[in-house]
Amino acid sequence: MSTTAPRRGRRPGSPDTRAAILAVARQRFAQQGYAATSVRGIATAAGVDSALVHHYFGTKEDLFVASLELRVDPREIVPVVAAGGRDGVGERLIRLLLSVWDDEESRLPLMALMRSAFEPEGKALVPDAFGRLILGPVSEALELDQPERRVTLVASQLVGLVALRYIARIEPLASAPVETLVATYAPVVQGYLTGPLP
Amino acid sequence: MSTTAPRRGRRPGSPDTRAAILAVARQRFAQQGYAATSVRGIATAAGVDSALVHHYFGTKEDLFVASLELRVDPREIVPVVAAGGRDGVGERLIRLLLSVWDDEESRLPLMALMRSAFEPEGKALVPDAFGRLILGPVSEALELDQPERRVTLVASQLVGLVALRYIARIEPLASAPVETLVATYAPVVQGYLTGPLP
DNA sequence: CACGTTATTCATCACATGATGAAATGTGGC
DNA sequence: GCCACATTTCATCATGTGATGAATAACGTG
Repeated sequence: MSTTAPRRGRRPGSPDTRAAILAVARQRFAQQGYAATSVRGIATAAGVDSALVHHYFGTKEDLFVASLELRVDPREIVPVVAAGGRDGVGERLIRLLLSVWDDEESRLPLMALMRSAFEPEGKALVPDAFGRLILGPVSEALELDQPERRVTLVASQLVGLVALRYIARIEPLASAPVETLVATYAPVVQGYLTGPLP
Repeated sequence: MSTTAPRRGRRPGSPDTRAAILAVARQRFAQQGYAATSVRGIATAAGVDSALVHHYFGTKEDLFVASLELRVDPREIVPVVAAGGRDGVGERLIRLLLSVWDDEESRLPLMALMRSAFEPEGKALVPDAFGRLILGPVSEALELDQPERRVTLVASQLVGLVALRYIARIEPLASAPVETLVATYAPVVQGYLTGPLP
């Protein structure tokens, strides 16, 4: 009986194995973090030998950064948030955050980034990048006073929201409709950005 | 020359090696999380063979829960926060949170808990416990409406604050004086607890 | 002082991980 | 059809992990 098991070498057809591996990697890194994700696990889930993973992506860390390729270009979204001036910037920020995190395509890399931010390795990389790439430009475009303080306050609320809604999936936050969240958080964020500071 | 290296068996004197191991374990679990912390690493840092760790604490997971032994008794602090009624409960909550997290004694176990909450294993355990042990009783004592929603909102802000100030150590949040933080966050928390909900 | 108990290390297991190099198999151009 | 090349697996290394059991040394009680 000629078994179907592919024994060795190249398989027939032209399956995009590289993309399959990358997809699995994104998933795992996002859901379990860097340390808890193993190259072998990714390989198995992708129906592939672990050596192939190394062949395509090099080291595990290389694969990680490859899986982080963001779907969101900061230079593209910052103007959208900033346009319109100080009024309503809180709402636009929240709305943008939710739309990005509610889209699976862009969520996975963000989750991986978020997770890695709290693991011992990458440390300051993520918050720093986030602050400089998004919140920094926004605050600059709006000409806020004490931008560092305001940006950090906003970040503290947004990080908490993301952590509970998307990472820990706490109810009723996880299932709350976007409009409710916007209505709830927009005033707070707006206050952090443009209100008086003690 | 009689070297000082202890070769085998029990060492002279009565050093509390068990406590030393536990201290190191608390530190490591808090700073690196469960997965990234190794029994051998703890043993080495405590100047001890790894077998001794197992001798005292059993499995690695046992050691972990042993290191979580909280310094804070919820039943003790909840009345303090709730006493005084709705007015000023936001400020009392923030003040309590900061005092607990600014004390190294109580911070380490909390950090370990927090970290484990975002690793794949413990999952819902921590937020659930936190909500039920602290925020739940508080909201009940205050007779709030829609307690789940309000409690989650508060948690989202507090988790973000803790994540940035104590875990990621983002400035200027990390070095901000307590009074400033109280003044900044108390109104928001108060609003989440007692203000109108959309 | 003898003896059981406790504290401590050594040697070792079984296993999982990341990584590499050689071999096998298909695809495409000439 | 042949040959360079890309794709895929196998076999293997070195390392690190959690864990166990036997051996040794100090302590405490009789």
